[in-house]
Amino acid sequence: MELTPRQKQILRAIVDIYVSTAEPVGSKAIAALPDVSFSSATIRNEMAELTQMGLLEQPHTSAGRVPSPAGYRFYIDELMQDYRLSIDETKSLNEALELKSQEFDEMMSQVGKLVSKMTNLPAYAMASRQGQAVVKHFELVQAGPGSIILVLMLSGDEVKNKLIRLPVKVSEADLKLLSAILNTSLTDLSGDAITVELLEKVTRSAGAAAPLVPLVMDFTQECLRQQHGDLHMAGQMRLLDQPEYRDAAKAQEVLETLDEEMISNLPAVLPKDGPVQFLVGPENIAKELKDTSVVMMRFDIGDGMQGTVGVVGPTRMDYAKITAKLGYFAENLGRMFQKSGGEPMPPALTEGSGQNTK
Amino acid sequence: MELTPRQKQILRAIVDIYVSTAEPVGSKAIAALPDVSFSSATIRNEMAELTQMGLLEQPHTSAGRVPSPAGYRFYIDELMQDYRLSIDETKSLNEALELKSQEFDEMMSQVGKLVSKMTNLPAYAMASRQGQAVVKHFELVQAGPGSIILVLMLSGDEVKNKLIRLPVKVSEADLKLLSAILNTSLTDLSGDAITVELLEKVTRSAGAAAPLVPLVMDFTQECLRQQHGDLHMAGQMRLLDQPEYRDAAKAQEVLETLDEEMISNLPAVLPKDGPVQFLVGPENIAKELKDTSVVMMRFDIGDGMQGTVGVVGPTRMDYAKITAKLGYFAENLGRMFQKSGGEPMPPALTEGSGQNTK
DNA sequence: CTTAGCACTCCATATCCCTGAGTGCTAAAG
DNA sequence: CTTTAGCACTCAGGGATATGGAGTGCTAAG
Repeated sequence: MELTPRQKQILRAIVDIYVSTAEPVGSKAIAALPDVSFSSATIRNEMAELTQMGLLEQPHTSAGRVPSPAGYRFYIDELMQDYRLSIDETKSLNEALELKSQEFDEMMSQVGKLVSKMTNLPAYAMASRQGQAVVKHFELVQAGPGSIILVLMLSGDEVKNKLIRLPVKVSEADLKLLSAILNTSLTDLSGDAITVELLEKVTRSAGAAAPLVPLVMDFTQECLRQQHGDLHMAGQMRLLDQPEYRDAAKAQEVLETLDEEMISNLPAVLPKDGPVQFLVGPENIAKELKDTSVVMMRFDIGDGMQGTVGVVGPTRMDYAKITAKLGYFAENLGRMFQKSGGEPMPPALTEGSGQNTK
Repeated sequence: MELTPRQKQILRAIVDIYVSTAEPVGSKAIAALPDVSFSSATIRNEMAELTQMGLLEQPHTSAGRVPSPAGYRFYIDELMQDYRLSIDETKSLNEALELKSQEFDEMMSQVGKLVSKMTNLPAYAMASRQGQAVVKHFELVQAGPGSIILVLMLSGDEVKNKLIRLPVKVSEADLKLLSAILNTSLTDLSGDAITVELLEKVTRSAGAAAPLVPLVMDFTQECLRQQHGDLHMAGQMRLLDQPEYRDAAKAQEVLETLDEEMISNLPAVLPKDGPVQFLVGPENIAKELKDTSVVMMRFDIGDGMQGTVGVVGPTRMDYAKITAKLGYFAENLGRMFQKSGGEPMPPALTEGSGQNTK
């Protein structure tokens, strides 16, 4: 798609104006801009052409123009200029960036809230493992007469635990033995590397504790498999601030879809090429989100983990500003996690976290 | 407040009708009810009286009547009849009651979602300890060159963990020693019972690991202190289904207040007298919630833990039905937790859960 | 004490009109 | 050939005005 410089200028102006006013943009409004030196008639001609090309749309004949999804896409890919955060903005971002919690999962959830607050849009945060996790250490602790707690320490200082009911009577000594065997044979192995043969060998040498092996390993494999932590969504109701969602029914549809689709589909659309990714309107999988856009950005947590934060809003969102803010977060979040951890701490993927269940 | 039987009948009818129609109720509508044998004029007289008493309100002169907050309160306290869940309702409740997760925190969050879905209103779930928690077992595990992971097993099979940076070099043997000392001296003690003198004694005998003691105990005390788990809120946008919140601005105000106030104030208003508690409109602390009601119900998790589920909606909510549904949940949730745990598992209060930080 | 009847109130809805912003096209000017 | 001024036309949105209907309170009769 080839645009003349003037057409680009006009398209950019329309997006910029529309983004902040939410009103269709007329030719006059553009002609009035300081760095526009041609008349509204000329602009009308150009706008007609841009409409022809599918970059603009017209709500109705006598209204101004609005960017089409393709228009936004073009804007994002080629026209968007780096937004410079103002001093004020930077300041409040910095203030917000003090994470209060010390617990990883909670921190992620705070990140979601924070991003939502700073963008005034619904936002989410999620952690993912970057590579394969391995068990660093197994620990079996007697919890009560008929139960033990299995504690797994994974690479990246992740800790998972689970309460296990003993199917048979197992002595303290047997537990010690099993513990030792697990730690010698099965640490530092990825889930796939733990083969059936290996497990058989372990089971054979486990003696009286043998019935425990499958219970332990089921949980272990589950922990190793889990690539993504919980998705922490926040500030959904901020969507209602947007004029396009002043109608509660509309907002509700979108929010409901978010709740359902997002959570399941999100890992599939995580930014791949670059650190940032845009899903503009109809580029979303769910048709209910055809007027909704998502901007997501990766950030580094360290220790083989990465995070993703994202913002959800109407197609008419300020991509430049949002991107700038997310970028700022991405740059600084890593440090935050670092700071409160002394060194980067691994994330969410909490399995038996805090509680043990089944 | 003394009402004649007829007045009670009328008040109940008004609440019942208004709850389901959201339209002011006129005298005719009541006269048309099958078990009403007096005329609309009589009803008008009674309504005038009830209005006098502050139990009813009139949106404007030529409209029907609407229950006042006091009217709802009276209804709840004296008029409400047990709502019998229909077969269909019971069936879908049962289907929903299959909790999928095995992780405690996640289960609580699922409970919130579930209750929200079944009532079609925003809902929350929270776990609380019933008594004082104590440490059952301390475990110190080497995590890396300069760090260890502290694992606490608390009463109720709660497990917490935290990564600790070592301020000094500590040998494996020293760790073992400290571990042994902690387990002999500080287990089965409530937070208050762990006195300064006791700690001094422990520190003195800890040898090279002495600098670790405060780090360990800070975290321990924090875990012991925590009485309430995370508040899991869900389905906020379902509030938009209610006609009184068709205006997005109004809905937003309420949802925002919920997010802020709720979370901090909720523990203070947990049901005390009975298992169920109603906060009707202005009975809420926050003035933004003056047209919003909350119904909350306690349920049993076992193991010294209890849960609370609550539902948020307009004052005009179907208290009878909601109460019935919550009651059904309360009855069955305990069993659910049991079932998936083999025996009740302790809750949320995740501190170092899954991840270690700080 | 209850009820039929009636005058009155007032919200909700529909209708109409009108204004103003914006367009596309044409024709003249550069 | 491109730009611009001018003009007729379109249409959404807002305000004013009617109209219908539901509901009330009061009075007077049963």
